Order: sequence, then structure tokens, then C-alpha cells
Amino acid sequence: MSRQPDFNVLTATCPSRTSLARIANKWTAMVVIALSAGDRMRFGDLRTTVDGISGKVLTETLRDLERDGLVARHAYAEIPPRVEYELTALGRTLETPLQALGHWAEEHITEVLAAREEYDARR
Amino acid sequence: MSRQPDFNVLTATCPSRTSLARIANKWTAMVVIALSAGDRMRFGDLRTTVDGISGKVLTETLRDLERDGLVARHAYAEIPPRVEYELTALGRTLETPLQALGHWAEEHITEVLAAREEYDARR
DNA sequence: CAGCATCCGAAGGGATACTG
DNA sequence: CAGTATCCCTTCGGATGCTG
Repeated sequence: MSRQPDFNVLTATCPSRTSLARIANKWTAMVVIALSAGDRMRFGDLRTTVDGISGKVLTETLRDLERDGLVARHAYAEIPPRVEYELTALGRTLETPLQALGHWAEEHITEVLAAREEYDARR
Repeated sequence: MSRQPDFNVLTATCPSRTSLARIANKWTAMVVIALSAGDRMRFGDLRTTVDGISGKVLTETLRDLERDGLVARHAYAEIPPRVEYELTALGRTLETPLQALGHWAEEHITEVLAAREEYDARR
């Protein structure tokens, strides 16, 4: 029955905007999409799956996702070290919206490319 | 019947990634969310609705969206000038996924804030 | 292997002033 | 009003080298 206080991402000072800034991000989207596929993934596997991401950026993205409670980190005290990542329950609620974005990009890229060509041709 | 060639946002060189980079972006999300609400919107109304956005960033975001065929621009040769923006048919297919992201941020911000507090407390 | 530290160039983004 | 142009600071992000 009780409703949340009015959170609104369009309001500059609303805390929800900090969350939007994190999830509405290409690296975040790709990492979550990668983690959606299977189970836990090792750091190195993620680095391979999210093609082109640098180690630094992957580390930072994972840290931020962990901080926001979207990703869980499992480190094993082995040599060489092994670290696995997986979506938390909260993170799994992001699978659908972020996969939707990824699919949109793949499904409509032809139209987008055509629009770009037309736009650029006009100038 | 015919299927698209394999577009995959996780592949570094896939053109669909350029599209993902554009739509998985906080300003893009907020502008599309703002345009989803009503009909056409004037530049100034958008600037007010997307609270905190600077004129420069709003201009750039709208140009990029126009170039990708997601937003249509209607300029009227009046004094003072009036320019209206609206989502194209293609842009409207983005309403649902991007609104979903906005809603996610608003609905889960409490959990996210709690996770951040816990994470920060541990260090 | 996973990561941190460092360096550095590129891109993002705000403020201000100006114009049709 | 809706831009454009400029300036400048901040953040992003790649490359390299080092460590447990």
C-alpha cells in the first residue's frame, strides 16, 4: 500500500539519477549482458567476452557494480589467483532491461546506419 | 525468414556497438524519457524537464539522436525562434527499454544506496 | 591470474559570451 | 529562443610495468 517517496531520474538532485548514470553506460551494459549468459565468470573470461575492454576499465566497472550490490565477487586464495563474478539477485533484475538495450542495438543497427548516412550526406 | 547477419554488441568491431554506446548513456536515456511523456517538445522545455542538463550537452545529445534517426527536429523560422523535437517511429521503439532503465533506477535506488553504504563501511 | 599504480591523451561536460 | 563558439576543468579510458 505504502508508496515510495517520489524518486525521479529527471530531477538533478534525486539519488536515483546516480543509479541511472551507472546502469545507463555501455560498459555496464556489456558486462551485465556477459554475466547474464552463464553462471559465474572469471575475470579473464569476462575480459575475453567483453571484447576490447581493457583490464583497468573492467576492474573499475566490476568494482562499481559490486559497490551498488549488482555483482558479487568471489576470490579464491590460490596460486595463480582465481576470481569469479556473478550477478546478485538485484543484478539479475537488470538482465532484462539491459539485454533489451543490447538487442535493440543489434536489431536496429541497419536502420541507424542508414539514418547516419543520410544525415551526413545532407551536410 | 531471412535472418540478419550476426550483429553482436560484445564484439569490439561490430557496428551495433556504436549504437549501444549512444543509447546506453544517461543523457540519451533522460532525453528519450522526457520525449516519451508528451508530444513534441521545445528545446527550452526539454532543458527544463531534463533537470540540470546544460545547453551544450542537450544540443549535442539531440544532434546525435537526430543523426541516428531517433529524433526529428522541427525548426520554425520565427522570431524568436521555435524548435520542436519528437521521437521518430524508430525512436519510439526505444521508449520501453529506456523507460525500463529509468524505472529500475527509481524503484531500486533504496537497495542500491544500502549496498553502497555497506560496501563503503567495509573499507 | 587478477589487480593496482602510473602516465597520458581523448572525450565529456560546465560556464560564459555572442548571434540570427 | 535556440543555438554556436570558446575556454577550461574533469572524467574516461588505453598502455605499460609491477606484485601477491
